[in-house]
Amino acid sequence: MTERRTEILEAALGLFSKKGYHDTSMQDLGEALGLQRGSLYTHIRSKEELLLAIVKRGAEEFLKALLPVEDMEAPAPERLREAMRRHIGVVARNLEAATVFFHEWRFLPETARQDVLKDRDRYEGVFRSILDDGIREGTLRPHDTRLSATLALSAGNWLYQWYDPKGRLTADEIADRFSNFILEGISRGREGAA
Amino acid sequence: MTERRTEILEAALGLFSKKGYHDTSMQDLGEALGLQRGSLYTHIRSKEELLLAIVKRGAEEFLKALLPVEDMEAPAPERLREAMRRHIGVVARNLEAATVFFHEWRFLPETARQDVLKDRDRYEGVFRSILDDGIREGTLRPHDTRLSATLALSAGNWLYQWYDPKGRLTADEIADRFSNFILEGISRGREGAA
DNA sequence: CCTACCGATCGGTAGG
DNA sequence: CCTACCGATCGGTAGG
Repeated sequence: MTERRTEILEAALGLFSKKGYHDTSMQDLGEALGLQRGSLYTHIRSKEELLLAIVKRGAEEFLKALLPVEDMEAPAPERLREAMRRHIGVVARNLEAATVFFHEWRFLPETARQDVLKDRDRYEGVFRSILDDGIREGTLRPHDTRLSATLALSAGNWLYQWYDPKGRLTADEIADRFSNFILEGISRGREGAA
Repeated sequence: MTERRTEILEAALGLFSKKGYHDTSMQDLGEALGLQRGSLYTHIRSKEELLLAIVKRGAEEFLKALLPVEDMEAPAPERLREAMRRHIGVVARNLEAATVFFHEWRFLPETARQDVLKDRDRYEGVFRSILDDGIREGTLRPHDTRLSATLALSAGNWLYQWYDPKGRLTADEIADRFSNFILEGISRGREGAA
């Protein structure tokens, strides 16, 4: 990967996240880099290839951050907290990539789309296995872990729509509070107990 | 609103949600209706106007469904459950509109964008006031209601990415389970109690 | 609702 | 001969 190619990918990431993939022209991208549109093709094959590279890198970031939690030796609640921190950390540190990832993955060519879906399933699987472990070890009450995993992921994913790096809470604080809500609930009284 | 205009809006909704706003051409839209591209402009002013109409209608649907819960006389946990049912119901019954709404509202002209943001704040406010009421009346434990409202809304919003009308759970069932998780938590033991 | 067309711009490629 | 880039233009399509 040449330096120029890296620059192009970074610029494309910024434009795709701000304007959307389809409304970003190669003209826009060239202007952002001080190049003529045609000159971009020395370094890339097509506009679609750029999207593909960005989305793939996004999927890798997510998995790379989460997978270590799978092997963590700790009670499930603690592992869930750690998974939430990592997941939300990736979104918060890569808001532009998250936006492109969540909005544009559907438009990838079929094989790449399938790859993304597989990664997504793998990712959800890590969350679900943590929660299933918790039920087995007795730290979590029996419940529909498909849906609690979805709740945890929804909270983290949706962050891309509202998180402000200069906001009142850090990404870790947000992750911890979400974890608290999901683990302990917000009700007063005995309902939270088994 | 003429019948033709309604047909155009419905077709646009379908195309915008499937291909995205910017990748949908007026040619696509004409073909979907068996019209020439130029003929559409007898009924609409611009492509952007179509987006505006779709997003505005989406915002109205959401508010219309939720506002009655504001005046409901019931304990906060019950009102939260009802709010979740309604919110998730709107998303589940309008998946295409939700997709367009969440992806494309950022691209509206500034005044319309501001209107959407105001509606969104109003909407979040309803959730937050329910939760604040709960703390005041003692049914919910004191906590950061800005963030618990965000958790509830995140779960409902993200539904547009994965909900399958033919899936194993109905929208109401999903809403109830999410409500359970948020209210009671998933931990076993005493953590859920005050 | 159509045909015909506008100024401009699309993604991608040519030769040098 | 290379990498990096140019001005110009390809065939088609954009919104109007």
